Amino acid sequence: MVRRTRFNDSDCPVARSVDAIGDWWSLLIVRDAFDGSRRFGEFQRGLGVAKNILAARLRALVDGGVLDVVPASDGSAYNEYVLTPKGRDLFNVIVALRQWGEAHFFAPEEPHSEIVDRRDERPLRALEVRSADGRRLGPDDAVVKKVAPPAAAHTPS
Amino acid sequence: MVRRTRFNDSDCPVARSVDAIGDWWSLLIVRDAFDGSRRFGEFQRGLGVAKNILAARLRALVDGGVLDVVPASDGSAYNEYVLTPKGRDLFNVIVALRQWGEAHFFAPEEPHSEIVDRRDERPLRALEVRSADGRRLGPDDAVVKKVAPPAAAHTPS
DNA sequence: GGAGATTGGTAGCATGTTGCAACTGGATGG
DNA sequence: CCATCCAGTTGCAACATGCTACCAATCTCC
Repeated sequence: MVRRTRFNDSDCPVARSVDAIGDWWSLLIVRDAFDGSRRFGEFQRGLGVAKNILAARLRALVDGGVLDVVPASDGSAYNEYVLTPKGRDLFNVIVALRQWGEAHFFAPEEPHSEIVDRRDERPLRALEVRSADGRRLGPDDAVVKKVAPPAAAHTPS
Repeated sequence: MVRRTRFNDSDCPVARSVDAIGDWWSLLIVRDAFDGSRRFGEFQRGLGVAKNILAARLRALVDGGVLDVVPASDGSAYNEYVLTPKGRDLFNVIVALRQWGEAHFFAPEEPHSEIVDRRDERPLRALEVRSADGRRLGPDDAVVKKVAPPAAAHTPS
């Protein structure tokens, strides 16, 4: 079930990320986890997904190290699913998707959920791609470079 | 084919984004578009995807306003697919996914492609979520708030 | 300007995945 | 202990995916 390399260019980090997340439901599970969901039923109600699908995705996310199963939290004998540090690192991805959606899929007066600073309830600043020395970069200012293993034992010549 | 609201919580921008992109192939198409691919054959070779799948995804991305079909560029009578401004706004999403993949799916000496500043070829700074006044925010510092239409004509009381 | 390669698809078909609904079985509560 | 909820699993039908073959238009080259 852990299908390796669904995509052929698996040396691209984007492809690996995409492969690790699995599918969009999984990403929405992660979104709900950021939003406080922990229990199977919470995810199920929040997403409206079929239970077998949810169970499979949760298992995949646990296998992939994005979620952890912890035994309890409120005294009951059930399990909870919590984000691992790796899963918490998806925060940027979720925020980026959220900001893209907010910018392009909602009329100004349309109701929508919004992510805000917990402290002052103001909306977040838009994410910015920056160079190592802090300049803002747009899509044309960055290129993808192949990085070879720096000093590893590759195939002998 | 333009299935509306695959997910039930379509007032969440993340869900709408996810729905608009369609599937992971589409995101990799966008990635390759950022990387300079423009022609059908380029995408096909770059991704190794079946042609019918690619054709369907390109059509969906064009319908969704992420790509545009422009008649030519090198004199030939074929088409090219270029990112719209909306598509270019996915840059943050791609970079976020790429950085997550780089951070978690590669051994230090493993070869991988890397996104670098075009000017000095140095790797980019990690994306940072910031509040309106510039504080760095982690997953626990942000909450999702429902935003109602500010002064719209809602259902009369 | 015709032969053959290239580009950009479509069509058919096998297989895999999704998702609904029904079922299970342990916890919980009264 | 009986009813109910929680957390899944199982069966099955429908749909989507992806491979291969095919096809038409375009380009290349002589």
